[in-house]
Amino acid sequence: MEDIETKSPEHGIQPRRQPVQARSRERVEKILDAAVQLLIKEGYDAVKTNAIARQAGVSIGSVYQFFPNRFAIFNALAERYREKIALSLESHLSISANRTWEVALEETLDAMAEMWRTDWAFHSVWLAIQNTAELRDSREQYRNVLLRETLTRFIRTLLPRAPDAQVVSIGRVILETSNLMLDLSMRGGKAQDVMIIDELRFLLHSYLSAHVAAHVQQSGS
Amino acid sequence: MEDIETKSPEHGIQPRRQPVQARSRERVEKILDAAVQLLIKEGYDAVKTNAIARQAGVSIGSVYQFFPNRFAIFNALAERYREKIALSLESHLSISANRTWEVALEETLDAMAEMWRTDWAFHSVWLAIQNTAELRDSREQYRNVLLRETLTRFIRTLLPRAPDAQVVSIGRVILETSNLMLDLSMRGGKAQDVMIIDELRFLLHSYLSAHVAAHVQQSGS
Amino acid sequence: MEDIETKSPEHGIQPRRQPVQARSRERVEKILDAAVQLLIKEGYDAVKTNAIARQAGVSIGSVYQFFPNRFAIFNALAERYREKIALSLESHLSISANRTWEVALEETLDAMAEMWRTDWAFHSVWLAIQNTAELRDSREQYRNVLLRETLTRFIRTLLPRAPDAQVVSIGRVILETSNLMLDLSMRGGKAQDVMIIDELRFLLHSYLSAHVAAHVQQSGS
Amino acid sequence: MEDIETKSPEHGIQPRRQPVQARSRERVEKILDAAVQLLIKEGYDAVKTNAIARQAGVSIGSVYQFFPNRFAIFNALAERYREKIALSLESHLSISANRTWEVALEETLDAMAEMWRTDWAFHSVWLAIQNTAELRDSREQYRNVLLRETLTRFIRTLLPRAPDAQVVSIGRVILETSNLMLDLSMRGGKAQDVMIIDELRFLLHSYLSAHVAAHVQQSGS
DNA sequence: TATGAATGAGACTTCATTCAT
DNA sequence: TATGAATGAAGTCTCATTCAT
Repeated sequence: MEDIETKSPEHGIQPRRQPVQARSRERVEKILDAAVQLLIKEGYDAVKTNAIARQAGVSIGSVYQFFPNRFAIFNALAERYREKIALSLESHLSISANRTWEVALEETLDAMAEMWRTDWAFHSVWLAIQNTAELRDSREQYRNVLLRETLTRFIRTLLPRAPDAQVVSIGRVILETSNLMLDLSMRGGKAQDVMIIDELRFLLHSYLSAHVAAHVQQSGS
Repeated sequence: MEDIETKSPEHGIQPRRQPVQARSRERVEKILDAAVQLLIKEGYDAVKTNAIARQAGVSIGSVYQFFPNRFAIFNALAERYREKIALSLESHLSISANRTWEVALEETLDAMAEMWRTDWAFHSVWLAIQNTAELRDSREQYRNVLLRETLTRFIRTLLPRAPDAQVVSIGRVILETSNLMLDLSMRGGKAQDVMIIDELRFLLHSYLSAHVAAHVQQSGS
Repeated sequence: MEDIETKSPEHGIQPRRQPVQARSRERVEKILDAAVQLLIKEGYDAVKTNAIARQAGVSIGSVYQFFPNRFAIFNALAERYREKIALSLESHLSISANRTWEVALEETLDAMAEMWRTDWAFHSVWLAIQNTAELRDSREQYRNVLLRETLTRFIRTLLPRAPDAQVVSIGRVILETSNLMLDLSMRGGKAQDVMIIDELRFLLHSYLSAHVAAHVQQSGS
Repeated sequence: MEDIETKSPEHGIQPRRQPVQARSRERVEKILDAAVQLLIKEGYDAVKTNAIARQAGVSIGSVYQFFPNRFAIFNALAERYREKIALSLESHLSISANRTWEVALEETLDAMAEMWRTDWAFHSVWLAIQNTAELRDSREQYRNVLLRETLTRFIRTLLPRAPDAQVVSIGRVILETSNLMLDLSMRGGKAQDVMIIDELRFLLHSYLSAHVAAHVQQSGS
């Protein structure tokens, strides 16, 4: 039982073949772009393999040359953006002598909000991925990577003596909450959306402050 | 554009007619129960209209007598639980002379965690609804009701002089965050799940505390 | 390895649902007739599910209501004729006081030749079944039934003291040889075809005679 | 009508061009070997043109350089073995002063059984060819050649005064029966398989003996 | 001549929904 | 009102063959 998943894609969601030649890479790009176009213009359910091929001006056979199924395309789309996010996080979330965690957090959230707000394609893709049951594992895995490689390091700096498990939980909370609220911030009107982001800032700030305070107190005693 | 929705259910997702006779009401219950059974036993994608009818021991025609389409069934399922939640919130989230907001919040979260943890059917249905794009509007609408009728009242008590819009935003944050993390708390192992709930408590508590503090300070000055 | 089979039909080749109502039975007949028509008029590879549905004036959905896949249709076609053959064999292959085995054999072969010669549809279907790898098991099973239930009894009468295994082998030889040569007898011109049947008669007669002679001699000694 | 064939290969099934250069001949061999490998290791349906090319370490384009289509490859495979069989028949089926027809027949059958039993590749190919509707004509033609060039000569020696047509029919019976039962002898268990071959021997021997006897009697009168 | 990426017709199958009985 | 057989649009994916490089 455990979850909702079904029709396990028979071939997994990994690309079938990495395009090596320039022309192939171009082709793959065309396919992915077409998928995004469709997603934006016609919605999630319009993103069918044949439609993608048509939109990309490519034969359906070509699509299947690179992707074993629909979901692999979504996944590739996801990767496109995941990298962007990971890099952004990596660069903004660092703490140093003349950079407090408050500043780091603030800047990170600004960067994220920027991505969410300015790149409509990104936002569409993101929601679609969220909505695709077949990508759940892939999603989960990605988050775990982000968690392990970036977030825990950040939190560990703030709470040097906290148990590992707690650091992970806190990271998870921050990650999921941010993701959720960034999505949320795209649904209401302009004014409300800005507010949501403000609240997110406030939320994370108070949450971490409280943890830091508790940590100091507990350690000091 | 706005979102991912597609195939907007031609007939909406409201029941076709309220079953008035006892026998009809029974029938509807059987259908909904069948849907839940399938959801639990065989997963989201096994919940097909014909399968529901079979499982319910009812003809497919009868199903369409009461529900205009698949999604209306999911929606009815949602309603079943929404009511339960609304009542629980209503009763726990009240503040009085001998009941601080901290206690109210604590108890509310306990009650929610209890529901999520003990009622597996509830959890399955909840996830399914989350996963059904066609129910997005319905979902949104429900949350707005909860927000308006229960949460804002609670927050207003804490922050008597905050602008309305902010009260709504805060309510929204609490609502979504709780929902998210309760879901999240069903995915990992037992130990991790408890931790997530603890973090949720801590998160909301620090968030509200900070708001209260800021409010007092700002108002007092 | 072992054989040639592949793409194991995911649902087996048994009918999905036995048509109970008269109208359904009619429908199934229409589908099977359509398949035969196509087979005769356009050849084996033209017998696609959609083509059958079209030819039968029935929706493709109806076809899949009764048959899980292409091969189940072929199989149903096979059953149609298998019964006919089994009955014919049963009735002609009996030996009694005033009916020698030679007469029984002669009449059986006449009956078979008649079927092969007069029913062109039968012949087409028979060849098609022979050509369908997915039906190999079904074919084999059917032959074993014929063998066990009819042929061995016949041979046992002729060779009362032969070991079981040999009786089976002889039966098999007769079965397969007859089948083969009946098919063969449809390929050349009219004159040659009659001759082939004559040779089949002669072949089986001398084969069995020799076995009988050897048996008597061996037992008598 | 006549048969089941469909999609008549647009280009026939003859090789596109005879490889003259050594390198080309090598290439063709590699392709054919690859086809056999696939047939044996993965079964009939795995023998797809691209798979063959891959297995042969040759581009798909090269395959089409030599063979106009899939079936031409199977046909070439058939030729490989047909030659072998023809030679074997030719050498074993000769009658001379100190070599009765009984001995010749016996030895021929032994040789054939040996081929079928020891060369698994041969057996696979043989079955595949049997299963490929598109090769029916080619198959038929080959058999006619065998019949005309080898078998009728053998039978003519036994039945000097039989009409031509009958000699052909008898030859045909022997050819087809042998082929069938050799195939049959690869399907059951070891013990049963040997028995089938024994029965084949007995069958052909009694068949020909009876013909010889009838011939002598008829001619002598 | 060799290559192999690209093509695309078309096969099979599902399942939400309708409607005659 | 209940039934459930019938519908058919639509989707995914394969693989023999071509053809530009």
